Amino acid sequence: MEKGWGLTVEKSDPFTNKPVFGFNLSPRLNQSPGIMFPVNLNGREERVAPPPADDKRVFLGEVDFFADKRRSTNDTFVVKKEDVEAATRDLNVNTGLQLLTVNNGNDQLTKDDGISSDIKDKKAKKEVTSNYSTLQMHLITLMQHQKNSETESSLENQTVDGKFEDKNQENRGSIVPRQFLELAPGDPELSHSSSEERTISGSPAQNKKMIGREESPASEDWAPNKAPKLNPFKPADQPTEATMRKARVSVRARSEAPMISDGCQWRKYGQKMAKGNPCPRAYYRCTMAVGCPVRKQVQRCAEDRSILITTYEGTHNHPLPPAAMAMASTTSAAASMLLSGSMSSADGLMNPNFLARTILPCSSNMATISASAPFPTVTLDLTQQPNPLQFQKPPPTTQFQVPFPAAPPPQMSQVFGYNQSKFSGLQMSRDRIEAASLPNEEQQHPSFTETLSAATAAITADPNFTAALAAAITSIIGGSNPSSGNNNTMANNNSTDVNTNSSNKTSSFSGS
DNA sequence: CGCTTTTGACCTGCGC
DNA sequence: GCGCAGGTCAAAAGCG
Ligand SMILES: [Zn+2]
Repeated sequence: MEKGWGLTVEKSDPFTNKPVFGFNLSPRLNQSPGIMFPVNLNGREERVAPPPADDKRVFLGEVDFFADKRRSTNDTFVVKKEDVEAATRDLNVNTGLQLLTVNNGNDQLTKDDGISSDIKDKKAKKEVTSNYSTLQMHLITLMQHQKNSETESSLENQTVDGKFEDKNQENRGSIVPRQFLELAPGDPELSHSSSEERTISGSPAQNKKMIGREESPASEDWAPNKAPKLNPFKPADQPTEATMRKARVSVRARSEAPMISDGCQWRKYGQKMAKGNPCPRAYYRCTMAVGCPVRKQVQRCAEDRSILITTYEGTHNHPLPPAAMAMASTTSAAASMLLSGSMSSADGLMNPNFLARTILPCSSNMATISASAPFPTVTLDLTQQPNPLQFQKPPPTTQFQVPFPAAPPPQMSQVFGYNQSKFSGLQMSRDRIEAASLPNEEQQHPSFTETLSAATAAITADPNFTAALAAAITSIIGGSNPSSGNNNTMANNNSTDVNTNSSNKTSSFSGS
């Protein structure tokens, strides 16, 4: 196996010019250009033709932190708190971005790093988001920004020689996502005891030491959404939190099948007729692990029955098969986007600035972030045909549509053998990208960034849709990018413009 | 037999 | 308080 591309982003101290902080973005081997890789679609494995060999796009996969102080043991980087803080501050100043540090159980920050202890208290916890997707998103944004304001190149490439061993990958899968749910929106101080006891069922203090991680993987009680009788989840005085509690990701896709296969196992637990839609809505719950809190709703679009709307909620508490990773990541990413510490509420996302910075000139697939919905919802619309009509003025609603940013797109790559092109491609100039020896090839844990893949994978099950999607993606990603590419290119600054699509606004889920 | 689906009852929040 | 709507429960039925 050859090597893939890797990217190291390093932040130098403006004064000393010494690198003080950085990230290693290691692409997944199977998503590296030039490598044929297997894709598992609904059980049958297929090999996807590799992109052009000269494709140097970088797939932003795993993110590892390091600092100059890193005394690399084989598998651990030690990051000094000061470094992180300084770098973060600096980046923040230069880019306006809030950089979130990560403690994900991968390049574990060790006990003496100062951070882990910091994480212990709630305040810090709020700032420390352990969600790769979020980070990645920020990073990408950052890069874009950097590129634009090509100031003192604080970004430099350097070969990645450190190994990021993925020892505890398990963690990343389960722990990470779960956390943000607890970080949730609302008001950090006076954490609501109620929620705590529900999930932790112990004194909050108890697990201080392991705050960065999930205590026991099988937290069995996925408390029902509503927090039924036993535990009045929210103290009436916090209406916002009540409503913002959970983020959702809904995927719209054309499919004749009653349900897209997303790699997970689901058990139907209910079905209702939803108002305003002749088609019933089915409720499913993930059964891949006992306590998995993830649920999804499946419903056909009222306007166009051929469109299947699948809405995910929650984060899996267990490792996922590759095919399922994507979707899980999507939801995770979405949730984190909405709930992450950096922006404590959906408002954060609604912030034009943020959006502007986040937008990437890509894809016709749009992520719709809806604030009007009862739950913060990110809608990924995969139904669009690559037609020119898609660019229209956005609806007047409180929705912003953004070309899928960081998190999601990767998926496509997984399925189609492309890298998430869009990003890398445009955001970073070649020189910033450097080949790096791939640490471990084939980490079985797809990076968190692989988001949509499940969606895609799933959707791909449907031949019809497959064709459509393939076409769409081709037009988007296709090296010779066509239509979508160009107009976006610029459009991306004002994201809110770019947008979308036809027939059905997201009405079904956003509004009433 | 173990699992999933079906389906009506039940719960909860919300607006009137 | 009442009724609606979204969501969940759980017993019974269905299935391999
Ligand atoms: Zn699950």
